[in-house]
Amino acid sequence: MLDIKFIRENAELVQKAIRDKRMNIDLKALLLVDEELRLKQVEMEQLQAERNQKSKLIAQARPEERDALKAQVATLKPRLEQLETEVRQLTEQFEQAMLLVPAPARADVPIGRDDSENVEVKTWGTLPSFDFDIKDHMALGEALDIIDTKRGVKLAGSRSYVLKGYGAQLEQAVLRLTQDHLLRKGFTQLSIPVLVKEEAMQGTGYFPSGREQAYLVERDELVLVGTAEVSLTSYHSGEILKEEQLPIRYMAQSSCFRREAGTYGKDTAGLYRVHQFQKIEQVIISRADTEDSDKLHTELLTNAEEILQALELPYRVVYVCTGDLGQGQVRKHDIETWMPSRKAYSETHSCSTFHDFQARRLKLRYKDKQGQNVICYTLNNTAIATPRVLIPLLECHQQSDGSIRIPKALRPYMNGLELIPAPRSL
RNA sequence: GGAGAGAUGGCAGAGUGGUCGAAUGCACAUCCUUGCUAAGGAUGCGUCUGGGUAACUGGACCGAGGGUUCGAAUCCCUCUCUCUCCGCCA
Repeated sequence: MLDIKFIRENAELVQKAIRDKRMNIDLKALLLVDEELRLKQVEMEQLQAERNQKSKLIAQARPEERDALKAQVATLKPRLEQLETEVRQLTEQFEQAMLLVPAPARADVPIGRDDSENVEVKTWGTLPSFDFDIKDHMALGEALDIIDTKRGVKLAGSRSYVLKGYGAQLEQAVLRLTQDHLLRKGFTQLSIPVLVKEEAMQGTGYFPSGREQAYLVERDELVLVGTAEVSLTSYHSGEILKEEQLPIRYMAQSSCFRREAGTYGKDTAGLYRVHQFQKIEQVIISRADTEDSDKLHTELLTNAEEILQALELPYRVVYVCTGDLGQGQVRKHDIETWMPSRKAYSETHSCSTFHDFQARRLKLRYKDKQGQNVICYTLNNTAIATPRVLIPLLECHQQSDGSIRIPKALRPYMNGLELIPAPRSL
């Protein structure tokens, strides 16, 4: 959420953000509501002041004078009640509209329609070349009996899967490597709820606009998170932190749930787009300082890159254009890892800077050295998401006989295993 | 699932219709005093928000929402959460 004062003073900039992010929001209507609300509020408060003042007189008055005074105050009531109702309605309208206003992107973010206009800023590693016909991760997974989508679908419907044997071990290995990496970097690990209140979804910016993407547990008014970011960023909501505490680095592993509404027919095969997956997320809560925030953004990005490097997976980093930016995101870098079967780099990580957009919604603040309460800045990035990362891992490290080489860094987490052995049938 | 108790400022804890944004203690901040392993004193110290260059000043907030009243932390209704005991389950 933006500061209404900022919106009033920078209406053109916000209008541009709406355009650049390809959103459909009536900013003028919001500003009109804001203006009317303030007018009514002033009138209401003046009446309240009068009432409060006169009510105090009643308390001091002699008993025989009281009735006359009461009658006098009572005349204020109809107008006051009317105003209170109007203010309540306008406030609700105002708040709903405010939740939809996007944060303007940083000035250097490329303007663009969608992910096709993201700008490559870096590549790492050499693309693997094979002197045999490669298999995709599904063919490999089936042959090795480590990915079972058939029974996954039987159990849980489309976009479901089961990892089995070495497949499940590989997933755990990747997660544990990542966990250790972040712990070494000074992150505090949290084990968090994945079933959360709507407030947390709204606070992090996933609601109301992304509601269709979430699984709702309606009977209990809870929501399954699509990422641990929701719980981590909301963890200190409503609190006033001390400036010395910042920045706070948190990480958590969680199951993530996404309905993938609107993606019917897209990436249906394989492990790329699934309803439930595991992810380790990094979140940083920082001071309201753009320079700090930029440094931390780089830090988050670097952590993720180091993990991919340990996994010996070629990747590139793209600077995400305005049209592919989320409502609250000020800037975002995606890391796309090379997926041989797709003959393309595909998104595996997403590193976002929010400035105070989430923190304002979450009432997440700190007291600065002057004793002022300041809204924090927040950032986050994927550290690893599986099973998606298993796609490049299996495909890039496949051998001609159908076996899979385990990258060195992963072997300690696979009980020293160097190779997922080729299936006997080959 | 059953029975009961409760929710007040960073914490503890008073307040049951008016002068209460809220006693008191602790914590914290600044200053003073004293000097030795710590004490004493003074002042300040919640959040959001409107107006004003400022001094200052209006409004709201005592778990949340609604109601009664000239006036609500205090009375009434609904909800949420916490704690204790019993039951059930992991």
